[in-house]
Amino acid sequence: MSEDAGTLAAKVDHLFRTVRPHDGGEYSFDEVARAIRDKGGPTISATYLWQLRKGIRDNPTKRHLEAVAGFFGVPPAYFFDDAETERIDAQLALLTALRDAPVRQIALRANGLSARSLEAIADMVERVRELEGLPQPESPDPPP
Amino acid sequence: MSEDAGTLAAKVDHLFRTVRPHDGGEYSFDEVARAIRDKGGPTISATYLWQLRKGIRDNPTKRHLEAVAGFFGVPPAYFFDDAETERIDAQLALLTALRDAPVRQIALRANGLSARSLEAIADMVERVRELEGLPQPESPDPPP
DNA sequence: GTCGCCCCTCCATCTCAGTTGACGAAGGCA
DNA sequence: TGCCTTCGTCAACTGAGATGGAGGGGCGAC
Repeated sequence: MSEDAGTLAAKVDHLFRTVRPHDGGEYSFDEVARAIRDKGGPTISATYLWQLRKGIRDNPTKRHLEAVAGFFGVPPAYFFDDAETERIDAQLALLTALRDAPVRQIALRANGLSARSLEAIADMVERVRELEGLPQPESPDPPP
Repeated sequence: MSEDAGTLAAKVDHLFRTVRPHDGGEYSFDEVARAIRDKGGPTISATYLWQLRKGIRDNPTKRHLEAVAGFFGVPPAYFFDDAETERIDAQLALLTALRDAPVRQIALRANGLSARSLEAIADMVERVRELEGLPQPESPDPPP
């Protein structure tokens, strides 16, 4: 990770380095280009693959992203910003935690209420927690 | 799933339909475009968003994909993987609701409460909705 | 040697992703 | 009523994404 490891170029480079034909050297740009085309994917030029790997081009279209990801056997999400994706995935994880509770319903219906009403409801929730003897974490949050 | 549900246009359309400002109608193309730009994202034109939704353009670049996904609070994989799309669609409304910090807070804290308490809170939420003139249940969506 | 082949690199070119600007319809306000 | 704003829609333009082909180095065969 000498350069910024988050860049698209770094990821493409990593794919070339790691996923190899059978055991020998790396795939050549031309091989990849031809394989993608033959697999029914969009046309992609060897030169362009080189540009992506070197970082000269870093904003490919959806179809090319799909094609390259498909060839190397990784999900297209692989190429996207990790921090942002993780943040959203974390939210999704939270949702599954709330899966079968009526909590879902409450959240859905609370959406759109005024700030003051939300505050009141939050207070009520907090009070009920207290009454039911649930943990009252006064520690706001542990630093990241 | 009237049209082909797997297309990018269908997905973008679905996002516009489901994730709404606070309660009212859909986001306008211009609102989304401006919000993306203001969030430090790439420049994107309202017209282009319209084209994506209508299916006139369906091959956006990585950066624009990221921007749109980011705005609607879904991972970029939403636009690629159909399985992922379904998974997220199932929870989109909730995901949207939880974007509001206070609502999220309530959901988190309500988690673990007894069934009876949750019921009481749900009732209270419903009553407040009524008082604030927000749409009541029973109408999933009014057909045109 | 030198010919042929494959690969990476570079540059000129073209295509299409993305923007700009304009138009009509549908409200809000005086 | 008329003006002004906001919105979705459309057509034409601009420029970045993507391509094709040429140059150049390495390696084996003849």
